[in-house]
Amino acid sequence: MIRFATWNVNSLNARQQRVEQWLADIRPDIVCMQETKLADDAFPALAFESLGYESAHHGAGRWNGVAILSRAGLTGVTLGFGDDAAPDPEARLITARCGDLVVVGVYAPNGRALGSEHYEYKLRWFARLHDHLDAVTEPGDAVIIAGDFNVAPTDADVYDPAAFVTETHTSAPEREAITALAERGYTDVFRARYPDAPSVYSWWDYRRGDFHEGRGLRIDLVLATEPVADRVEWAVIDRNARKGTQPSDHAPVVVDLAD
DNA sequence: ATGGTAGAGCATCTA
Repeated sequence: MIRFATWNVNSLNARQQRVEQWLADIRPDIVCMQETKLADDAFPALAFESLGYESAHHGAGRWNGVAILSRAGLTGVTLGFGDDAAPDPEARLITARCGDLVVVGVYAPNGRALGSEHYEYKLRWFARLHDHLDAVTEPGDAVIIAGDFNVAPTDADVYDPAAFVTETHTSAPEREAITALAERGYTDVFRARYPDAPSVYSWWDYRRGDFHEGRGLRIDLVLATEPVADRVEWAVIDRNARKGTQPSDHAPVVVDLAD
């Protein structure tokens, strides 16, 4: 069995002790992390190595930053879109082979406001993600795209859809970026396993007591091609990791794959 | 009433 997980940690400096405790508790084999908020030379690769993980990190410090931890192999790392002619100005994408899996870790842009330049960047970023998949995968590959997509795929993934009509994360163009991945053969493995589960979220605003009031969004996704989706034995959003002192505003998504 | 909190880093920017 391979245990795969993704977690937006919202600063690894602030979260390292919690992350290490969580690794000890959950014992994932492969982890995609987002929002490390670290430069590459500040990434604690040795700390993760001492816990048995190889790692790769792509970050510029302060904001963004993505990483992959693996004790199932870690080769062929690509940082960003792998296009030197037009590098992404922000560190939001990392790709590697972990054993028989191609793992694509994503931290999609937030978008900030509908119609803003940041929103346009978000939509262009998803378009480039499709081009990236063409470049790094072949039909039939076992591929996982996982991370913080900053899009709630359907209204079932939103605590109050009406409240988001004027906000990002639920607009038709953003959702089309996810459905286009579905049309490419990528299954949302959590939703596939729990098609009717209501009020299951992965992110809650720190403000207003949103976590305790159940006001969240499901924006952290594990998308997988059929050879991976067919191996899913278990999937869960680890709400326990959102509790207690100094939590991230996101909960991890954990997926077990049969060998 | 356009609010609230957390993180980076030291004035605001980002989410």
